Amino acid sequence: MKNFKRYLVTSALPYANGPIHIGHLAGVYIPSDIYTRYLRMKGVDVISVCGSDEHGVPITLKARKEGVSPQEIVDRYHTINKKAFEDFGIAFDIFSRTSNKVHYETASDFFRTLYNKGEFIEKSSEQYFDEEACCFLADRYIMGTCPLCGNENAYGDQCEKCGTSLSPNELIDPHSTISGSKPVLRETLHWYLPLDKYEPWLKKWILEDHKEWKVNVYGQCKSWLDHGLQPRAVSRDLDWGVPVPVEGAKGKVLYVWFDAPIGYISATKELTPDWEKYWKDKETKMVHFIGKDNIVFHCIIFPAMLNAEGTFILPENVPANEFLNLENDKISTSRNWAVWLHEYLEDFPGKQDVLRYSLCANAPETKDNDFTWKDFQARNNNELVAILGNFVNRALVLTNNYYDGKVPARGKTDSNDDAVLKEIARIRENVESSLEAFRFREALKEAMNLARLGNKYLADAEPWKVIKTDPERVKTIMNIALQITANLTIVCEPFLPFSMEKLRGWINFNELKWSEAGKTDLLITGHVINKPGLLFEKIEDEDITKQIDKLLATKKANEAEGAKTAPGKDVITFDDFTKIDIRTATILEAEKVPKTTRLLKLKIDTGLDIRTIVSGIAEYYEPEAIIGKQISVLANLEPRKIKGIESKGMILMAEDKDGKLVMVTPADKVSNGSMIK
RNA sequence: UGCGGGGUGGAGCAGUGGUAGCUCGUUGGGCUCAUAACCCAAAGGUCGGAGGUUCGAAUCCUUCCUCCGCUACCA
Repeated sequence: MKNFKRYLVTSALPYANGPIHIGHLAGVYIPSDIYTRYLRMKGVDVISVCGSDEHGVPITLKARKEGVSPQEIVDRYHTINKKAFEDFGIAFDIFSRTSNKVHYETASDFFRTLYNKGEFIEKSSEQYFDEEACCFLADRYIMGTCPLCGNENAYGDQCEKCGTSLSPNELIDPHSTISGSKPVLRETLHWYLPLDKYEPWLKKWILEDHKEWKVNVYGQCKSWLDHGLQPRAVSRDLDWGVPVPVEGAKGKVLYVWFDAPIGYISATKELTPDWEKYWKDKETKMVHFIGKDNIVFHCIIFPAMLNAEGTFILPENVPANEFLNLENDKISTSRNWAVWLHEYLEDFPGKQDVLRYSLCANAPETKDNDFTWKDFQARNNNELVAILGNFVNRALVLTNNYYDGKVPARGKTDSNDDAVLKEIARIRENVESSLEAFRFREALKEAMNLARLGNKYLADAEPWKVIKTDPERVKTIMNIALQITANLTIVCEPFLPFSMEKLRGWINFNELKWSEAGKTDLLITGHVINKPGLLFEKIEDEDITKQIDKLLATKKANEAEGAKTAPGKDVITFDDFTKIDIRTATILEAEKVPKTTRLLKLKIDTGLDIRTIVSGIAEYYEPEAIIGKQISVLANLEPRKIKGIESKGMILMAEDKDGKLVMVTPADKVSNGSMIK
């Protein structure tokens, strides 16, 4: 393995439209913090950079909704998150932000360099524009009625009800989610990064030179590369962000994914005038800690940008984690389904390490994992308290009782003693190799094994019995137990920094060097220790119940929100109504549209004609069961092609609160083509 | 839809061809220095389903089911 002179650790920039939650922590910030603390203890040159990602449309929307400026929104969350990280012991060397001056300059420079080198393609295209809000609309911000299933809340890119992907011009009655007005097409100019140009280079760099990356990361990259890369726009029409620094680019800003990773560079710049050695020296090892949603940006797009610029180094590894669920449900900022860090810190003061521990022990390293409060409690009570806290307490209490707090001399050791002493060194190596491979769960387990070893050693050696028959022997036993304790303060430090600081205070030991770990003479004979307190305390059921109740309340509130009857629509004239041709029809044939889950192809008799309609109802109706059924049809709806089939009209369905679709059938049989009015 | 990653005893995970393992929980026993903590032992799994390759499959192949993510101006 190559030896690096220094390390640059980056952690995904949290988006400043909400507070930090446990998903962020387990996926990104705890692993990066453990890694950084470990490297610092090794005495290597390492810096850890992070900051708020403060641009992009969602922030402008949130600002508009609250009637404040985007700056106010990002100021709010930047402040909350910066403080929460600090209080939680995530030890960034700098937590910067992308709305500051250094970043504007850095990002502009970066863009200009690529621009001057001719790395961009300039292209104009037609996009939807919201005339009321005066901005262009991403597909996601256009809503309308799905031509397929009639869902009125279909997005411009996809209908989430029937799962079909759409383009905005397919929507019936499209409107902007920002102002509600009808969007119009308008010509706009943008700059594109031709990713396809870097494809051969990326293929070699990732697929050949970085086979050691985690399978989820490597797999995702391979998939993208195998499909072929396309040029990607790097600018947007928006008034919030870093302005595109070229002539004639008024009203255009750098698109956030271009802007945000440069934030790592500007944060480093802000931290040290020496920033270039971290970014441009081949002997620096750069590691990006991110969540799985960010893989392509950090493995393909950002490296392509760096490569195009030409003077920067590339990441050596991108240890992306999967996602953490909360009590069996996806964590969601908008649904308030999360454990927020700033709230946890208030609810569980002084218990940073408990959350650090349970999130690391259950980190979603290879697949999505679930966080439950019961598990959190069990990890604390059965592991931190019972194994680690208890061992430390036993060792220190016995030493205080027998030797008045002075470390006794180690005499002749027996074979069991020797085995234990040897094991201490082995555990250090295990922790180390796991950390180097970004296997943090495993590393933590190994560190805890040292406390397990201590408990077993005491149980086997039984000093409380031996003291009555062979007091000399007990000195050796306790000496060894104390060496284990001292070792714990080192190997557990990256994971449990608050508790280990306490413990170091109790044993008057401050050698925080990784190189000391594994040694069996860390505490010399006669060294004085203090009276210990409790390293961890039990968490009672009521504390857990309180948290679970909080989540249940959220769930209830969300359900109430979802169960609301859709609001009434604007008044229309009778004329408007007469334009609509709704009539009864009978289903003659029904079959599933191949390779879809929700679509049925129906042949119906409308009285006027026999026609084909594609409808997104396959989840609720079996094809065989509905043949012969009488239904209501919107007959004069403009025809549309769906999955290559021309669909003429729409089957009317009543949508229940839970999204279930039910056919609207006449109470008595009527002839086909009867008008519904 | 396509692609990527998952589906292993009650829970969380490891294990990529050769007798199915770890942590927690459960049950029984031991110990009493310790926050009823600790130590020992046991029970508990046809490794998502089906088919195949092999002397032998959790591990390789085919297929299906299922969860999560991405699918390119949703950060």
